[in-house]
Amino acid sequence: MAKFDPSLDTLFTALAEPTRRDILARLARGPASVTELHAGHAMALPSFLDHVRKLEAAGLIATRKEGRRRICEMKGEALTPAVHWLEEQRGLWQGRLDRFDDYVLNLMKERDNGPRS
Amino acid sequence: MAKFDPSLDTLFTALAEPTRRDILARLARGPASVTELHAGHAMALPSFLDHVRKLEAAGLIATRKEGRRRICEMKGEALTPAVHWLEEQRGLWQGRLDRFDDYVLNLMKERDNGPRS
DNA sequence: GGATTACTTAGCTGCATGGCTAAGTTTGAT
DNA sequence: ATCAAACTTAGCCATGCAGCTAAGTAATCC
Repeated sequence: MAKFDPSLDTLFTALAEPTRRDILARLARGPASVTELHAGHAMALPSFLDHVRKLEAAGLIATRKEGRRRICEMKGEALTPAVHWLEEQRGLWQGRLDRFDDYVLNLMKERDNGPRS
Repeated sequence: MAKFDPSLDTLFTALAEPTRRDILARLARGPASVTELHAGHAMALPSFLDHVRKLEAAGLIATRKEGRRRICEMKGEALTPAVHWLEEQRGLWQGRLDRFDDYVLNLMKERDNGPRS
């Protein structure tokens, strides 16, 4: 369905950088050009552009050329595989804890009731 | 409150590796020793251990020595900062889309009603 | 048309990461 | 006491990543 879907590797790697997370956080509020995004970052523009490119490669943003400016905007859907994976692991983990709770609860009930036979 | 809380950098970096995600997914089902975790991974044990160590450094797992074995278990809470960050960005992004919807809806209503004055 | 803006390309550097082998060390089994 | 299992340490290597400067190109502005 999606044109391409970058791996969790690519996704998490893209999110592992403060600069890139900043960019994303800014774009969550709305589109911006590269120079606008760059403002406030103490970093040479080419280095900064690399980060933008990596976000694009990860499918987290899309960019288009408008005159001499490159406009970037966020693709929020791209986050879902990451969220899903996280929720899944958390679910399994919680499930285990709950089952452990049940187990302990049963032990306690057994003790209160005393041995039956 | 937490003993230490690793940065989002550390967290997302730890999640950016398939081997490490595998380990985590396995541990979500319950504790295991290093050798148990290692089984099925075509990789030398020392290399594998490095991954375990990185997960531990990220606070995603805890390990303790039991005799000659090292037992690992998942610390599911450690995932929450990552989940929170993701949800926050998604929220902002969705919010923007919704406001845009409202805007379009208003335009349409204006058109249907016709200009008032 | 010439200057300025906004990237873009190219090429370099230092350091971190992910992998390996070989050689310990500690603990458990016999 | 010896042997095997389960790590653990040490040291090496190739690649990738984040940063830089310098120089180029394309669109606007004056």
